[in-house]
Amino acid sequence: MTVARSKTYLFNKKEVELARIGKVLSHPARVAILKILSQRTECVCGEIVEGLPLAQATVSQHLKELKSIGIITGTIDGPKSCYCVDWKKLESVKNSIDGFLDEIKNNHRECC
Amino acid sequence: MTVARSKTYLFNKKEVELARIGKVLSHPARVAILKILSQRTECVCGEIVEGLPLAQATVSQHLKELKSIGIITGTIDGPKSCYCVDWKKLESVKNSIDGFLDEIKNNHRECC
DNA sequence: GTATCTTATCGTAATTATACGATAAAGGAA
DNA sequence: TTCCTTTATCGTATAATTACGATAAGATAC
Repeated sequence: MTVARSKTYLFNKKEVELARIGKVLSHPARVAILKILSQRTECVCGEIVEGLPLAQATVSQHLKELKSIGIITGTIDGPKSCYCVDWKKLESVKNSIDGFLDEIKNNHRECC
Repeated sequence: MTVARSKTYLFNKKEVELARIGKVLSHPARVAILKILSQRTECVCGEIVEGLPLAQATVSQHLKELKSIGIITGTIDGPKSCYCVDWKKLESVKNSIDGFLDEIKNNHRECC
């Protein structure tokens, strides 16, 4: 009968890229993780878990999502894992979002 | 056994708000719709459907998502529906995103 | 060696999102 | 009136996300 196959491949690169960014930011835990990381010099995984109302396995999954677009990095430090914001990538993410929204805004016209 | 109940209520208002915005922008079709609307003075639903590789019912669903955060408006115009970008809301959405990212950036410090 | 600590991954359950056909509702045209 | 157009919603199938316990793997301590 009906399917629900993703049609992402039918959209252009810019739209897909922006949607990807949106998706990573689409969960409060991931937003919270970014904030926590920005407030600490020490970014040990365990501390992130402590700062969130979620199980360790769940937090680990969210960290993986954030890493998938490069907005944070994770390095192994002995038995621990140290996570940090990738400032350069964060800037480019911001530019992608702003670039799109500004492009939209430039077309501003009254309607209906 | 294990559950998967949403824990959104355990996060603060700002985090939830930003995640909500991210979610609405997290599908290429919705990004594309915003772009299409910004390029037209006529915003009739049927034209949006024509511009997308998706069925009418699916597009209608995406339009509903965009309306849910007020970033577009939909008004009935005879048998047709006219959709438009809400520029004021778009601006406030941009401010929410930028505000968060700038707050993060202000904490910039080296780590690990 | 063993024990402990830390974190990634696996397995799995529940939830939510995506997609479309079918249909309903409402307006306009004949 | 009847027919056609347009779009929202319903029903439903599939897919993806979210969440957590359990476990594995790697490092350190003993």
